[in-house]
Amino acid sequence: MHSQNYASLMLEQTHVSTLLNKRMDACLSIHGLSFTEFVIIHKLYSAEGGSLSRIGLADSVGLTASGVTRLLAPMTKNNITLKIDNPKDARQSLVGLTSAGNELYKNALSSFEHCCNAAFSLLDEDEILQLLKLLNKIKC
Amino acid sequence: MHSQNYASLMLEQTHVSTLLNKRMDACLSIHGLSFTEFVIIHKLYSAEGGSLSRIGLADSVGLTASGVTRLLAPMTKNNITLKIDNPKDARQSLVGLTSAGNELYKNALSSFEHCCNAAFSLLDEDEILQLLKLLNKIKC
DNA sequence: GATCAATACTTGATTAATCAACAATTGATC
DNA sequence: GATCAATTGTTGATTAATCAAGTATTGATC
Repeated sequence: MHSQNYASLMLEQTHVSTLLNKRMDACLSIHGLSFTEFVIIHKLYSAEGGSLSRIGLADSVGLTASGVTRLLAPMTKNNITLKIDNPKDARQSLVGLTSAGNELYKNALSSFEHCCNAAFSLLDEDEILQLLKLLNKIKC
Repeated sequence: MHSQNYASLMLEQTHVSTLLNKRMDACLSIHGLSFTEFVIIHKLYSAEGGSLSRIGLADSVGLTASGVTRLLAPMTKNNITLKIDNPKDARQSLVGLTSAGNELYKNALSSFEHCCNAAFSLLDEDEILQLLKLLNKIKC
């Protein structure tokens, strides 16, 4: 009976998400980062101990292991991320930020926050919290 | 001061969106459609007069003209969409659904609605409306 | 201690989308 | 009516991601 609403919600959601993604890509491009790359370094920066396994990273970002491998290759070459072998398990290697990566993150974060502020400027603080709560509820 | 909230909202939003997209793709795959293709035929079905220009379609879906060309090529070959020359403007051609496309849409819509219901099942009707309102506000 | 399933990746092939450059057509201006 | 900018596409080259298959390593079982 309310299928209509659920469906339009989904369509609306994708539309908004597409727009937001483009805005974020545009805003982060001055740092030479795509939005996905920013999310990667954000997760690394915020991680307990400053590093994550590639699988852990993939899960937390919503990519496949393969996607992570491909994204990290150029970032590691550019000295933003680094690979740390795990002595207890030779299969696994941890990924962390270099100090250049840390710097980059802090600069990019500032742009990112400005961009988010602009993107959500029409929502007041109450609405932001509402939206956060609703999004979290969907994930469960 | 509230930058933090805006930024986490953005990150949360992407995460949810990624998850939802995958669910939709999975649910529509039994009809041989990707979520994007479904959105295309949805827009065509809902369009005034049952047809749209390629540019109009691109805008409404959030793709580029090029993306639309590439998506429609196989769909037209598979007799789902069709191309209607515009006698008043030879640059433009309109895109519409074939009757097979109409059938496909109706079937796929049913799956789509089920999938949306499931995806948003943890939200009550009030929350759905709230969320719709908030998303619309972001787009402005 | 050998075997075997499971885990953590990496790599080749493919797909979906982009952008930049192009072609065709239109409509406004001189 | 010629010219020229703007509009509507299409196409070749590239990018970001996927999946399926392969490799290396681990840990459990016999």
